[in-house]
Amino acid sequence: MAVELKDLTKVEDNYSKWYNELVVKAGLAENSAVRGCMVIKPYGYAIWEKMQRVLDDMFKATGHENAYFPLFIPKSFFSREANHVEGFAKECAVVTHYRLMNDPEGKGIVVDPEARLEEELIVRPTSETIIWNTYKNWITSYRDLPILCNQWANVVRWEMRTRLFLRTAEFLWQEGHTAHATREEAIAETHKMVHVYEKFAQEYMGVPVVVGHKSPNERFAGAEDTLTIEALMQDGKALQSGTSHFLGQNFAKAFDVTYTTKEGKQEYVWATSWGVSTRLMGALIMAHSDNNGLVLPPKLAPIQVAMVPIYKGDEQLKEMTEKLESIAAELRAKGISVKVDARDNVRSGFKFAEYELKGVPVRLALGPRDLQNGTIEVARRDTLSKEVVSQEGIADYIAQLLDQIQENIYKKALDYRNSMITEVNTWEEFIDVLENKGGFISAHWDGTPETEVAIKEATKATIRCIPLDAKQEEGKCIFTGKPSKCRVLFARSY
RNA sequence: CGGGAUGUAGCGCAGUCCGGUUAGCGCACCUGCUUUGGGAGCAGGGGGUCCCAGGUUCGAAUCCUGGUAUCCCGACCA
Repeated sequence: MAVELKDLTKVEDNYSKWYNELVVKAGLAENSAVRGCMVIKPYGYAIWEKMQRVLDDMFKATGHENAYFPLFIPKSFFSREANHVEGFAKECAVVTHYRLMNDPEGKGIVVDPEARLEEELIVRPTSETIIWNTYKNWITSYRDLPILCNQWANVVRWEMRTRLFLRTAEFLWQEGHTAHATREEAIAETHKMVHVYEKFAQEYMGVPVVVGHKSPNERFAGAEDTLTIEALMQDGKALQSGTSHFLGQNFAKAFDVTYTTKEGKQEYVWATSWGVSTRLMGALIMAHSDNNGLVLPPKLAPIQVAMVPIYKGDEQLKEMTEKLESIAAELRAKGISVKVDARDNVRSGFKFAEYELKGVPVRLALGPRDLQNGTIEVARRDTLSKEVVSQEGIADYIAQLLDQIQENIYKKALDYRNSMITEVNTWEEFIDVLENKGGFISAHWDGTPETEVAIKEATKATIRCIPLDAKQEEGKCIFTGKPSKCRVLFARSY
């Protein structure tokens, strides 16, 4: 396997090509034979599974339960909420038939024209409609509320242009759908969940994010407010990494979901939905990777420690492997996931390169010299540094090191991200930063959709969010000069 | 859906302009020997509907027509 990654510094203007190559070569995923869809390979899926497990625990800890709803949505459900249809209509896969037959002209298999569905089914691009159609039956009284459900599922959006993990036609995600008695409670839920995402991104993925409101233009189709976590990739482009929507009573009204209050009155239910997807994998990869490959945070790495024996001949291989296995057992006892790589068909240098490509946080190498001295070589993926340490107390040492690496990866990303938030006050500065530096641009905006559209048309930059902790100050819109009360974050994005 | 490009071995490509033995190279794969503290070397070997369908020709990967798929740039979007 001659895995040669192109030099990142030389492909700055084509970061996405580099990214694509990395995803494929590190064995995470590849394009499939089906248009716009991807195959997630075992190594990539193992990372996703870790993410799932952590998120699922966080959802449960905040009172949510998992459920599952149908993949197919009758077209009529879909069209009940006007903004929702408008937002998704252009990217839906539609099932029109339910049977195939042999081609009468002998040209293989064709769709049986007799088997046309009375009503077409939409492959869910998101599940609000089918879920609210179901919730209608679940909710009659204030005693039935709140409903706090989450679904792990796949969804399909027929995007014109796709990109591994970032925008595939089919993707895996979780979508939370909650129903509440009051507006305040629903809004509180929206905020609670965006902070769950924030915590996950920062503490587990090691990816710093800005939490804020979407501008009306960027809002979810059918939402009254959308909260987002926005991450910054190493090429200076932003990535929307998770969203939490306050849906108001839009879906309750569209599906006629009401409940009886304590006082005996009929009221519409208040709704939220929130989701993160396999796009987080893209964020993870683009936030940390370097020219040697992936850099995975220990908390999400499928293999946290890779062990490589250095040896000559079968005799030594056996000796080294035995020693490594005993060290591995100590590490596993501490809950560390370890792989002892005793393959004798590739050389150790090859293994080193391979584990670097795959982003394994710590690599241990043990050779005859170490065996004699009671030492072992410890290599860190994040800093690419190596040191020889005593085998004594190695398990504690590694456990600590993993924590340090987790922290260091986050800190590095945070320092970079912070250095890439630039305040500007004039249109000239805005253009200059956008063209020459990238990243987030903190600027005043007059608050109108028209201005945002005009800026987007002129520069491809959009408002990524109005940060929750946005600086409140009087200023003038960089584009129109009209008064503004706070700064918002602009960026070019994926 | 507009503009551009590309389909040749598992992957990456040359050959196509200017038709001509048995379609070639690198990596990967298989066998053997030697190597082994950072991606091994040598020798031998296996693997191809040259995207598909027509057409031109004594002869097509190469020329013509029509399809189709993928990628890039836009528009769209998480």
